[in-house]
Amino acid sequence: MVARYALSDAELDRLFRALADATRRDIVARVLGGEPASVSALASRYEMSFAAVQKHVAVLEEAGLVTKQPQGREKMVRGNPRQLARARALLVQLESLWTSRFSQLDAILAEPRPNKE
Amino acid sequence: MVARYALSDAELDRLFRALADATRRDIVARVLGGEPASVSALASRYEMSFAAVQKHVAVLEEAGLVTKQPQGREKMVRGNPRQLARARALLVQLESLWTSRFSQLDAILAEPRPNKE
DNA sequence: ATAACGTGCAACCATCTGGTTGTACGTTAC
DNA sequence: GTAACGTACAACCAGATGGTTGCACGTTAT
Repeated sequence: MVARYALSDAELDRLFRALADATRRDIVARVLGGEPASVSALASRYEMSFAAVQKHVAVLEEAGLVTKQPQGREKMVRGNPRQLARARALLVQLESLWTSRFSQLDAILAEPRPNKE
Repeated sequence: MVARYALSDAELDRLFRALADATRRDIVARVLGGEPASVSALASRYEMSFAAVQKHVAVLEEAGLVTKQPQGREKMVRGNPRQLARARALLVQLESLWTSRFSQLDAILAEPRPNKE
């Protein structure tokens, strides 16, 4: 069971786009590694306005990398490792194109020379 | 030997940004999976101008995902799986934050209940 | 030599992005 | 009830992005 959840092009765009910002990667790391944090608690950590952090969280949420759930007057942000795994799956898939290319070449040449890196 | 090649924030930005476009992901897949291809050969595959594809290749090259080398009057584009592996490494690293959080929690609770997914 | 090909680059354009400030509104604390 | 807090959202701005066309220039083919 390799969790073959194919994401659409648009979803992948959003996913990688969301990861293409240091602040957002930091937020993901924070909410994955620690307790879920409120948006304002996150905002206090960065040298930018609350609204800016709020936008970053929104981008992460749209990409499915975090979820928000209301708790009293705050919204707790928690990480979603599943979506991270999907991004990783795509990279592994791309890498496999490369490796399979070699195994194919090896098969054609039929020369059992152990290709040591 | 886990190839600990730490990329800077800016490099990671470029890397994930480059992957956040369907055309570029397709180009990467093409040059990783098949023969190296010239820029114009790539361009002929997409419904956009040559210059647009050229720009995409430039973005991929700046991100280190592909390399170009002159061959006669064309430039052959080939994939660089190493950089892809670096992107994957970061995702794995982020995911490990999540899992380590649980192992830590398990350690604190000291309740050996096998957490089956 | 000249034409055709492959590439690079600049200028231009519409849209998106990442930041700001300000305002509004529900929730909690006093 | 009122003040403070946490969030949402709109308007605005500078700069990046993704596309276009046009032109220049080196290489290959005829």
